[in-house]
Parts: sequence; C-alpha cells; structure tokens
Amino acid sequence: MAQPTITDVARHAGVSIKTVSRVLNREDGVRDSTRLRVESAIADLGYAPNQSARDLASRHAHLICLVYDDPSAYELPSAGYIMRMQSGALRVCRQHGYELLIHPCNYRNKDIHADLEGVIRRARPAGILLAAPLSNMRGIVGTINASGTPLVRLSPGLKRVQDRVVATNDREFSAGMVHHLAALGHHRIAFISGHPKHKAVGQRLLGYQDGLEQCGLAFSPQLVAAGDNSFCSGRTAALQLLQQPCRPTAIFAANDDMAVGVMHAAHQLGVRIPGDLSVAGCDDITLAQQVFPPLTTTRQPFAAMAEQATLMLIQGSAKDRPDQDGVVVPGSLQIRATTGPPPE
Amino acid sequence: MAQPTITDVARHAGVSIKTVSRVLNREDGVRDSTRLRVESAIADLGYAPNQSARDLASRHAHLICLVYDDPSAYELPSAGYIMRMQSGALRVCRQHGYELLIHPCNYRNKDIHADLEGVIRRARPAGILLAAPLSNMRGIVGTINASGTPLVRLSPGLKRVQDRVVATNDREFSAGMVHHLAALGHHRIAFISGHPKHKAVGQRLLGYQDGLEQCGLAFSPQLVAAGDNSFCSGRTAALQLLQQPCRPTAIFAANDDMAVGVMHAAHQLGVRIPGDLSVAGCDDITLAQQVFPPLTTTRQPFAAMAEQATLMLIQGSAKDRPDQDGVVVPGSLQIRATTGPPPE
DNA sequence: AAGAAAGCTGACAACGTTGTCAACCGGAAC
DNA sequence: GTTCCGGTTGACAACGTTGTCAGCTTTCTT
Repeated sequence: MAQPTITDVARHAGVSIKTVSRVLNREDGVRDSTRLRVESAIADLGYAPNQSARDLASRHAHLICLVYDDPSAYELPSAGYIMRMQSGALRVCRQHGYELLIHPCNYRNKDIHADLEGVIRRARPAGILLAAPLSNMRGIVGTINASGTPLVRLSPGLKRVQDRVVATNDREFSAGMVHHLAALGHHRIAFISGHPKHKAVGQRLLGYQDGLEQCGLAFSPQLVAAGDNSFCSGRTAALQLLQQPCRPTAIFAANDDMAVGVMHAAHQLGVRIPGDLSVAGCDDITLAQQVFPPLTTTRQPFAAMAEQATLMLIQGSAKDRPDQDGVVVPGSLQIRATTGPPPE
Repeated sequence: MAQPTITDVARHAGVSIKTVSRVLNREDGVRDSTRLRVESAIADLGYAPNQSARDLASRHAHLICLVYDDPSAYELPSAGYIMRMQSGALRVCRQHGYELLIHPCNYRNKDIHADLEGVIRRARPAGILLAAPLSNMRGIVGTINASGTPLVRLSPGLKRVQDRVVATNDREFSAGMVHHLAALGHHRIAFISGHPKHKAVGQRLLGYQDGLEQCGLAFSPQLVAAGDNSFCSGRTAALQLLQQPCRPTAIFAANDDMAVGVMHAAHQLGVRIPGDLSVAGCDDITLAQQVFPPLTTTRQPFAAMAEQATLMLIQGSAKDRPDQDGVVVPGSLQIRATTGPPPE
C-alpha cells in the first residue's frame, strides 16, 4: 500500500529525481522526449507528489487559508455568504493544486491575534483570504501583515479601491436598481437606509441618490427612512413611509432583511405587492427566494470575489509579485416578482 | 522574519531537539524540570512547530478532510447542514492541533473517484469524514477504504448502527414529537411521509407509529399522507388532510420544507396555527425560525455528530486503534410556537 | 555496596521533496 | 580541431520534524 515516491518515478523513467521534479512543476528546460518519458512513468505508477514534503522543501504550504468571522456565534444567518465564498475559493484552489483551509474566528475574542499567528506559523499557508467584517479591522490586518503572509481582503462597499483588496460596486448597482424601478414607471421611490457602521450598506444610499439623479428624479428627504439592517427596522420604516400623505410606489431597502420587513408591513396594511407597491432589497439572502412573492434584489458576487482573491494570492506567490492592484467585482440585479409597474 | 525552529529551541533550552520534540508531543519520559525549561524556551522564542515537517516525518498530515456533496450544484439549500458539520469538526480539530480541509464534490460526477484518490494522495489527511448522502454510497466508501485512510461516516437515519459510523436516532425523536403532541392533548395526529429514498426520513414514519403506540393512540392510514420532501408536496398533502371529514388537530411532517407547506395550506384555508392546528417538522432548517409563527421541529445534531466523528478519527489514528464502534448522537425537540393544545 | 531495572536523554538516520550548482552534451564560431 | 555557449541533466545538500536505538543517570533491590 506504499505510495510511489519521486524516486520510484525517476528510476522507472531512467532519469534523476530532479528531472521528475522539473516535470511536475512545469519548469522549462526539459527536453520534450524526456518530459514524455517522465509523464508516462508518472501515469504508470499512479504517482502523486507528497504535499508535506513539497511544502517543507519549498518553504510554504500549498494551502490558502480563508479567515472569516465565526457565524456559529450568531446562529448561522450568514451561512449563504460564507458558503459562496468557500465555493469560489475552492474552485480556484483546485485548478491550481492548492487546498483550502477554513479558519472561522470571532473578532470579539481577545485571543484572535494569537490564534491567527498560530495558524500561520503552523500551517504556513501560501496566502490568506480575509473576509468582511474582519477585513476592515486594522488590528487584524496588521497582525497578518506582520507575519509576512500574503493577504488579500474581501471588502464589499469600500469607498476607494485599495491594493490587495477585492471590492464590490454597491454604489453602482444600487443606482442600477433605481434605474430598474424608474424604467417601470416609478417616480416616488423611497429608500430605507441601513446600519451606519456597515460600509457596503452606506454606499447603497449614495447609489440610490446617484440613480435618482441619473433618472431625472428629485431626491426628497421624506422618502428616506432610517433602518438598522434588521427585519423589524424595515417593518417600522415601511409603516412610516406608507402612512404618510403622499405614499411612495416603490421602496428600496438597503438590505434584504429590511425588505422582507417592508413586505410584512405592506401585508399588514393590505397593500398588494407588486400591484400597489414595488419592493426591492440588497444581498440576495436565501430567504429572498423563499418569501412570496420572491424578492427582487441585488446580489453581491461573493463567489466571484473569492475566486478573484484566491487567484491574486496564488499567482502573486508564484510570480514573486506580491503586490497587486485592487479589483472590483460587479454585483448584479436579481429581478424577481416584487417589482412591477406602479398602480394606475 | 525567519521562524525559530526546533533546533533554536533546543539550543536555547540546552537540550537536544529530540527532547523538545518529546515535550511538543506530550510524550512521557521527560523530567519535569527539563519539560519546564523547554516550555519556557518555546514561550521565549514564540516557537510553533512546522506542520509540513511534522507531517512529512510522521507520515501523515495533521489534517482531517470533510467530504460532502457539493451544495453549489443545487443552489445552497443545505448550507445550514454543511455549516453545522464544519463547525463541529473544526471545534474538535482545533482542540487537537489538527486543521480541517473541506472537500465538496458532486456524486453525479464520474471523476469523483479519481478526485478523492487525488486529495488523499496529495494531502494525506489523517482521516476522512464522509457526510450523507455520500456516506451511504458503496462505491465512494470503497474508494476511500481502498486508500487505507481512516474513514468515519456521518449517516443520519441508519437502521442499524455500524462500525465507524455516527448516526442519529430519528426514529426515537420522532416518537418524542408524537409524545409532545399527545401531551398537549392531541388525539388525531396526522403524518406526512417523505421521499422513499431518503433514509432518515423513512425512520421518522416508524417513529411516528412508535409514538402513537406508546401514547395509546390508534394508527389510522387515513391520517398518513405521502409527500416527497418538497414544500409543494407538503402543501398538497395538508390540503388533502384538512379537507377530509374528520380533520386532524395536529400535522407532523417528516421534514421542515413540507411543514412549511402545511402552514401555507392552513393559511389558505383560514385554519389558525396553533389555535386550530398544530404543526411540527423535522430538521430545523434556517427557515424554521423565520416563518411566522416559528416552527416547532426536531434538530438533527449535525455539529455534535461531526464532533464525535472527528474525535473518533483523531483518537483512532493516535492510538493505532482504527476500528471503533458506531455512535448514535441523539437529536432534540425544538419546541416553538406552531404547537399548542387542540381546539375546544 | 553492587547489580539490576527503570527513567531520561541525545545522536543520527529517515521522511520526499525543492534549490543550488556543477557537469555534460551538441553544435556554432573561430 | 579547439573553444565557447546555451540547453539539459544530475549529485547532493537543504527543509524541520519524528523514530530508533544506544547510552547515561538515577533509583530500587538484594
């Protein structure tokens, strides 16, 4: 049951182990005929290189470490977010012969710095993917950078794109949602803003204003209500918006939880969706497709972001080009059934 | 920025590297005074052992590999299931200095065998955790066993507990749900069965029958409707059950999707929950807490199962005792707001 | 007090790769 | 016929641990 080693392959192909190593790593400077001989030896023996040995010799593990805030602390509302990132990162890791290590941790925990230093020292990953909200915390970024491990941050909603960051265009796609509503014929489009500390959500208010302006609609403070990202705050804000004299025909909420709150309030007031009121959200949480009618929303491209970031890490470490520009991965509108033409 | 090595620690403590190694691995046969000296040297230098070197020398990686069916193929309905397993496995891995490798794969893919052989050969994990439904597929289990890597299977709903399997007691806790309903005063408790191919769901019908018998209630075929695990099938089955002459006062569905379907049907018929009808499900999916009123259900202990299984793998490999008995981790009732006393 | 047993400790060889550098080989240039 | 040079290849030393086994101390036994 002993696995064949590089020595076995070398003997079988009649070359030195170094040549086999060169073939494995696609280094050039190997004659085609030799390469072929080695490759068939590899196939004959069913050989696969031993990662541990490889990692030891090459001074870093072929491992990407995905660090995110521990969701089990809050009972899994963010499961979809994390699964999408995992799946994007995994896809790229596999293409390049890397494995993905997942490392959830809780930012409220004082030991988080020692914890991160621990994984880095033990596993020696080739790079670290740091997800929001951890990616916006100075201390954590500092700890990782101090270790010298290449880092790429996933930071949706950053104002300016920084180096080694993968961001989203929340402002742009929020404007896009306003365009969608305006195109349906809406003039009075309300907005429910989110928690002031949440960066991406802040960008969405700006995007809403951009959208109004681009569509030639006036911005009215009476059409903006403050929420805090929760279902309840969305419900309250909607009740307020819908009971004012000149009621909006569409409500755009800065996240899906609040949008679902809006739907609840509308139901309570006997306002039909989308007949009397169009509703739109942001995030495309799992619930968005499960409510009735299915919610029109915007999807942050978490999987694509993670793919980009992983690629930056792997190629950066391969090419000794650790510094790379930031990248913006565009979100997309998910038009479903809660938006339609205004009444009359 | 060079990390200290075991040699540095040895020099600093005035011992040989072997002694440091012994301290690191908690081997006995080290004098307390020596151990203390080494430990303080480790602390002084901020040393952490290099996993790659360790793995190479000890012939296996300190890695547990969690293999599950790829959810991104079906758009993430099972995100909660997977996150819970991950989080349980991670908890135990960390306690024992292991890392967790995640390896989703699609059983419909012909390459799955080569794929699994690949990870095993490359990463040389200390053990593999195989989640349902993959854990019940002969071919896949065979491929992993052929590699010689220790395997533990997570198989909810197995009839008989086998070796190296962590199972659940679906039959028992389903009976428990009937007890809960009977205790509230229900006599006419209906059941909606699930997809015949899904093992755990099959056990639940048996548990329902056990529960009736234990509570001295008669089993009536008219109170059992067939579903297929989907929301729609639950809805249809409920419409049928609720429109028959002598309507049940409680409906117990073999999974939560169908239970939510029941709630939908009741809403449509103007049947109040829990005033007119109690509803119970199984699985405790995320949606269960998001519907109104929150759904009474049973929770399969995925995190605890994964903890158990990981422990079996780690201790099995440590003690050269690869064969271990199977274990049943009990599920629990999640009593929420959809169950209450029957009307009158 | 001597010998035996147990308790500690260390020297050194794995483990299976990659990195470094020297050597070889064939053809072009002189 | 040398010399030189780029393209190929291989010998051998890392990499940082663990495993084996021998040797040195203690402690126990008589």
